[in-house]
Amino acid sequence: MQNMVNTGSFSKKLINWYEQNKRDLPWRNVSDPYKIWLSEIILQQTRVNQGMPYYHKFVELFPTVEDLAQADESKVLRAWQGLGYYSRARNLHRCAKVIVQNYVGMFPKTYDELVKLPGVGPYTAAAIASFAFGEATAVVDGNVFRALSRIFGIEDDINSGKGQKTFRALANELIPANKPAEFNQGLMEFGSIQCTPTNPHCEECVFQSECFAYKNDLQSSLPVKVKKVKIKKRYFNYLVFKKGNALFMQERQAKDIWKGMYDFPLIESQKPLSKKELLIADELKPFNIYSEAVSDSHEYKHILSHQHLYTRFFLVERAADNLPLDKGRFFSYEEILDLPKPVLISSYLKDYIF
DNA sequence: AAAGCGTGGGG
DNA sequence: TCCCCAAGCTT
Repeated sequence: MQNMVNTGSFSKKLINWYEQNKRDLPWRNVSDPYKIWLSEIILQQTRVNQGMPYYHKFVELFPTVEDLAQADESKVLRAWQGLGYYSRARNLHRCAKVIVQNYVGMFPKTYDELVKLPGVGPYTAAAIASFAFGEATAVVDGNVFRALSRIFGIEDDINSGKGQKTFRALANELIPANKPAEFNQGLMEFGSIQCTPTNPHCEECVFQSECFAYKNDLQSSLPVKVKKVKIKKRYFNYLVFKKGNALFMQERQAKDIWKGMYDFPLIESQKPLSKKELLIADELKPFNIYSEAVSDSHEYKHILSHQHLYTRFFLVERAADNLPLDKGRFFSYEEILDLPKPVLISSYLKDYIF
């Protein structure tokens, strides 16, 4: 495989392309491992434009790893609100505590140590080790899969363990010992803005002459990924108990979506329920709700990567003082603004409450 | 090892 | 509208 392109010339060509085409991003040209780590966690499965404002917000709210470690988890989640994959924020916070408590506030310098940290997997460990400490370990992310699979004609499934090993081995063959950071940044940047998923810019590509995909017109079928996410439909019926200017909210704790975020008491059903149908549901009996005190929202369709949530909110204005619920409490509107909430909940609040 | 975990943007 | 995706990690 490596015979198709000389490894030394590949990295030189790539780094040369990178120096001429790189974007000016705020987490480049910083040497603080904390900021590099922060940017890498934010950018997991996230576009640069979407992550950018969060990076600035986190640097401002938590200038050092100590500041982050000392914060309440809910404050961290609140800052992360809207970015999705909230386990990243919980692990970010856990990791900050580990760095402060076990590493006297200094990030470890090697891939092998970094990869043990919560929320830091093979990609992020390689990124920090190379960007912050100059270690020659190759990053392998979605951009790298795409660029290498096309140029070298690798048809392994990138979602399989075997495929990941193949790509990691190749990238580690190609990475030069003297400029590991530039190589890693360059390969990702190349995949991101040159060798794009659709309509790659092959006519002006420095690897055109040796690119397997270009020669065989296989850009659209590389990289190979087998997995298909099956979409699950779920029907959410939220009970929004209102007492003055306060709503009953609770933290999601189940092993499910939005763990750690706040929402309302939820009745999930197998089909969408009208107000009439909801009121006769068994789960509602303990609440002793009067029909005329309930107003229902329109149906929200909230799209997650793997679930479609068909959701209706039922505002209950005359809630009993003692709700038969073991978690949660009434929060004033002011408090609610500060709670970490899924986008769906924020949308409802904006549409019907605030 | 495969499934689960968000959100918003683009073709 | 629908599908694919975007600098992955955890269990």
